[in-house]
Amino acid sequence: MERKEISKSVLKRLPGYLAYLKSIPEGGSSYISATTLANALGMGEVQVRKDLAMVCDGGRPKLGYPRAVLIDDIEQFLGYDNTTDAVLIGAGKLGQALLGYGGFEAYGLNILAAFDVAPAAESEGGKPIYHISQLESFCRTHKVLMGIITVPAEHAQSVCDQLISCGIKAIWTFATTHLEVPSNILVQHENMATSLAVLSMHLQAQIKEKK
Amino acid sequence: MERKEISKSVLKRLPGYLAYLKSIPEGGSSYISATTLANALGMGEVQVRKDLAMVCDGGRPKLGYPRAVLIDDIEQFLGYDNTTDAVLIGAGKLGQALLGYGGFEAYGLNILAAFDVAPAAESEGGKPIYHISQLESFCRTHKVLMGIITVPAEHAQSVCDQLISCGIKAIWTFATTHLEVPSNILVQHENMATSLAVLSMHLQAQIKEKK
DNA sequence: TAGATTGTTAATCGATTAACAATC
DNA sequence: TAGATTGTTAATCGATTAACAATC
Repeated sequence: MERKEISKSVLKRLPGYLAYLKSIPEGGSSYISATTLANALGMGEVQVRKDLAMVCDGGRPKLGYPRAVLIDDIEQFLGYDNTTDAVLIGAGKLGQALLGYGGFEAYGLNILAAFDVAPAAESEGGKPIYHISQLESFCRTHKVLMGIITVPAEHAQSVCDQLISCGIKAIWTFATTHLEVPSNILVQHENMATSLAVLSMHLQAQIKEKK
Repeated sequence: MERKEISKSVLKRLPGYLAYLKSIPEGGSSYISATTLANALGMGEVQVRKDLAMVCDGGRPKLGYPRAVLIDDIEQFLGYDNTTDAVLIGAGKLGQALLGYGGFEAYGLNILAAFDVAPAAESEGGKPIYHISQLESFCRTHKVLMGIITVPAEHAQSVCDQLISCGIKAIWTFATTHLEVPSNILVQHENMATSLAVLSMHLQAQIKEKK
């Protein structure tokens, strides 16, 4: 499968397909059609077909796509097959929850260790928590490319700068603040505030309707 | 300010403006221009201006928008001024982290209690954890409209159905599975897999470039 | 063969950006 | 007044959807 330029919107839908494909119990047909997928996920079938065309080569008319191959293709496309090492900065509540989560391995993410200014907390789920001063040497020795920021907003930018100076190329941040980075660094903002805004909006509309 | 129909894309940017506006130290000018905001957040100034036009009435040429008023308008628009009560289902690691987080109050979200099939864990941050069997009566007495799902994917749909039958109108889910709901219920999927896909993609591209 | 399904090309839709007029 | 800034109208861009041809 030759690799096409893929848009972010398509990329964001792929994990959904993957999760659904994996959730199908073994034993049924080994093929799945775009129509079936679309109905199950409440999407348009043309969209599903176009998305799949980006990552796998050809389904078969009348049958659909071979499920196992499709799973492999999406996983490979998303890079879930080769693990990415990451460090996490900020061993507060959220940080420790992510550190101990363990479910990220399925997405090819391996959090090696956490760092904090006051690493009082013990290791969480077998993962060590170090003092922030050890960050650079750790990142260099382990050639870490990804950093996860779970510190309070006011420290996020400085942590971000540190990570970049340690050679990190991609940052996943949970801090509710904008981060300024060079153009070759990717920042992915896990924005809970955004989700809450959407929910809050819906509830307001619901309440207003009732009146 | 008369309320216009607002698109989801605009809605999602509002919390960003708000966070930035609040982060500005007191004492400077009490006005802020769309240009300043745009530069600070790395966005286009026209977009900022158009977004702000949706939630507040008129800035002043040459000056910009009065900061305090703008903050109030956005908060009111997003419904951060009147608190939404919520219940959380699934008191695992992530669930407990969210329960104990405490930062959600700023977004008008108040998690009243958590529910679990095995509520062995003690109350987290002063919030009680009950057995799932008490969910319905709790929701009815407290007139809860929002539910947060942090159970494993395989139980998410059944929890979702329960929530809806308890009168919940908006669902915030962290489970990596599609939820089937009636059209008047809003599901907001906090999709970590999506974020990871974007990050993973960027790293793959970086690595390939290096070769 | 007929029909379900894929894949492609064209049309539509929405959101962003550009150009410009209005204002203090 | 001149210039920074707002707000609006038009143009562009990208993504989604619709229509249709190809295939097993």
